[in-house]
Amino acid sequence: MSMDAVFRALADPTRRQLLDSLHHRNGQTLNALCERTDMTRQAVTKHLAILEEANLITTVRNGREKEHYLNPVPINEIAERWIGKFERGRLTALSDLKKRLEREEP
Amino acid sequence: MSMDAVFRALADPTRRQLLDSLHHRNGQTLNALCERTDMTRQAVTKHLAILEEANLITTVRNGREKEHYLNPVPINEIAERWIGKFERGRLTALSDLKKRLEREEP
DNA sequence: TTAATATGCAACCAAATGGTTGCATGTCAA
DNA sequence: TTGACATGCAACCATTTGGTTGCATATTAA
Repeated sequence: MSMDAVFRALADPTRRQLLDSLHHRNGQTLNALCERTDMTRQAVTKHLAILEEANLITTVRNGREKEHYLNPVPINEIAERWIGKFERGRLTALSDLKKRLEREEP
Repeated sequence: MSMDAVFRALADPTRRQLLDSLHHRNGQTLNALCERTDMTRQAVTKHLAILEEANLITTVRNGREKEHYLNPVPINEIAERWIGKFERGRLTALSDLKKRLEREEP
């Protein structure tokens, strides 16, 4: 559950699209997720493994099928612990930059 | 200002550390940023270029120095447009999973 | 003017990444 | 039981990535 794994998992557009797909319909199987993409099943498997390692999805084995469920907790943690910090500094950072630019171009 | 560039820029721990450093002290020069790391100046230059392309930092040339300023706007956009979507679904997703698990293990 | 300083550019390299193909395993249904 | 279906595993490949070294350019200060 390292934050780095979450960031790296989110870096790939295909993986974000997989999360989107699960957000649209939770609990999809591997084959169902493959139908919404143009790559091979094995490629999707690898992406899902990375998402699962980052704890962004949880899987439930159901017979010969494997269902994939979104886990929004890591995204929430990033939002709170990391993004919040930069959002808080937003106004001051912008005003700093403005002041600096004004000083540079008098 | 594509969202993909922002996600990819945030994927690297060194680049997040650079953002942290700028969050701690805004407007640092390349050399100042280099002092807080163990890699070469050229490596840091590359990371800064990626951050700048993602619009996460803005630079101001000041003589022979170049100052780097945090731009929290893209992070804020990701938080609002992308993360918010998944946070909203948090409770329902978790309850979905719980129901599913209960069904699987009666 | 000259030397030191701050940054820029380009070639190069090893390792990670995203993808493929081929085959194996396990489960359901006829 | 047997065939079809869903997933798993492993080897392999091209490209991207993160890093280096070496040299070039521009600005400040003595």
